[in-house]
Amino acid sequence: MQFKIEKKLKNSLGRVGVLTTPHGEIKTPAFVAVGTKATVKSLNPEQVKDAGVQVVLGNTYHLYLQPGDEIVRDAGGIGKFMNWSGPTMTDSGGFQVFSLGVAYGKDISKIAKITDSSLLIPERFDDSDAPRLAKIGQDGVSFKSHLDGSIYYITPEKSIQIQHNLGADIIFAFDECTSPVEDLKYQEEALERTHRWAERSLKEHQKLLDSPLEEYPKGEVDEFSTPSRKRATPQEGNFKPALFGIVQGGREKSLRKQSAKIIAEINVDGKYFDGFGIGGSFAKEDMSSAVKWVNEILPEEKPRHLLGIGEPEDFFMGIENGVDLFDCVLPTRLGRNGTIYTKFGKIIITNTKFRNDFLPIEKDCECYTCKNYTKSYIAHLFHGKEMLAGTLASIHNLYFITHLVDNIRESIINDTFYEYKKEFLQNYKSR
RNA sequence: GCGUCGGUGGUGGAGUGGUCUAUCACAGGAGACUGUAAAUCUCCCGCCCUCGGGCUUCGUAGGUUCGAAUCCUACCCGGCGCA
Repeated sequence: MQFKIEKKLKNSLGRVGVLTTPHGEIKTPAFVAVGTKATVKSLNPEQVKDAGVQVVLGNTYHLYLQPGDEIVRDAGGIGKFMNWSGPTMTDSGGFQVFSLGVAYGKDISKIAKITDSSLLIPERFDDSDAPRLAKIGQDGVSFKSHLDGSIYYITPEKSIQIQHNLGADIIFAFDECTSPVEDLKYQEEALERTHRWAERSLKEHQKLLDSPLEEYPKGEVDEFSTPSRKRATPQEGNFKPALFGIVQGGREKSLRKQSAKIIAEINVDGKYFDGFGIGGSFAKEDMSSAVKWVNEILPEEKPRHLLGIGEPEDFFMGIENGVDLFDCVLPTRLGRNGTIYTKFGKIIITNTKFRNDFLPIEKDCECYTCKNYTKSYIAHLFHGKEMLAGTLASIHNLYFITHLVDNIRESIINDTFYEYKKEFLQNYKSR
């Protein structure tokens, strides 16, 4: 993997670049489509590509449970398995530590509302008895499968082994995404754990890269790993995934900066992370400062991925503050649930007023959905619970988001970033 | 015509003397969703409302009762059976 910065946004951390992977180039900043279970929900790869997507992100936890990382490996890696010829990434399962752990069954998610009363509780209330599917252990996390209840223990080493089997171009260190509900003491404790796990992830990664391609080093697999005969089969040989470390630290400036420094400096025999993820569950108001603190410290020449973000306004914020990659479930999840992006804000297509609206979602949008279907028809598909509804809405939403990020990229190249930002946000928030 | 069963909110269908504006589902309305436990979830869904409550409802009209969607009578409507 190689990253080249082509242009910088003046007086900011922003930049335009090209990330070269074994499966092609990614022009950054870029939006990464989420394909958790080796599919971008409701879309085939051709539709994903036509929506402007350059790279797809799968998930370690989900693919480990189903169909199993060895099957993906034997299929030729995640890209070949899902018939996606472009670049791929896999997330480490660190987010599931959060979403299936403290956030399980609760109204806590990636973005916390500042009005959450829980955030005002000063001390960490003990709810360790609350039902959850992920529990943090000594050196890893035990997961209770949401599919069948079976128990799995995932360590940083295990996550990396799985990801090598999944065979994406870019993989992530195993981390702990913390809840903003946690107090400072817990954030510190979790951060230290994430740093330890980062080092172990990198170490395992290097070990796998250095080991003979055909089999795992005998006797050195940990008790939780599945010893296998061969490594991920690269689609075109020369399989060398890049590993990104993940910065955490909650909403604390000191922790964020400390984390950025430590993650940037972690190395195993002089080998560092190839890029960085910025993780965590934020209050929206805290996000830009957190990103800025971190990116001021991370080495400029390596790519940075803001994990799980975001909404249209988040891209301007992130890119201005030095983020190169974003991924988010929103375009596809919102699409499937009937919410559609437009440059004048989101609309809920099932609303009564669209039942007889015979215009496309956006008259000047070049996506397949807008070129061929009316709001009335899409509303009809949703009301009728037809599968095509989620597909058409996802196509538009993905197109909208990828092109928004592309436009921001162009605006940096053309030195019109701030004008474009102002114009877009004015329209987007006008409704 | 006689007999019989039944008529409940937009629909289907519970309820068969008080806890009934009436379970539940569907339809309808609005909203949420940020490294996907998610084609999911939440709320509303008689009228009025100062959101605490007020008022009117279970084919229609009477009646019994402290109290009726629930019991009685008549009528109207529908299904079925017999003429």
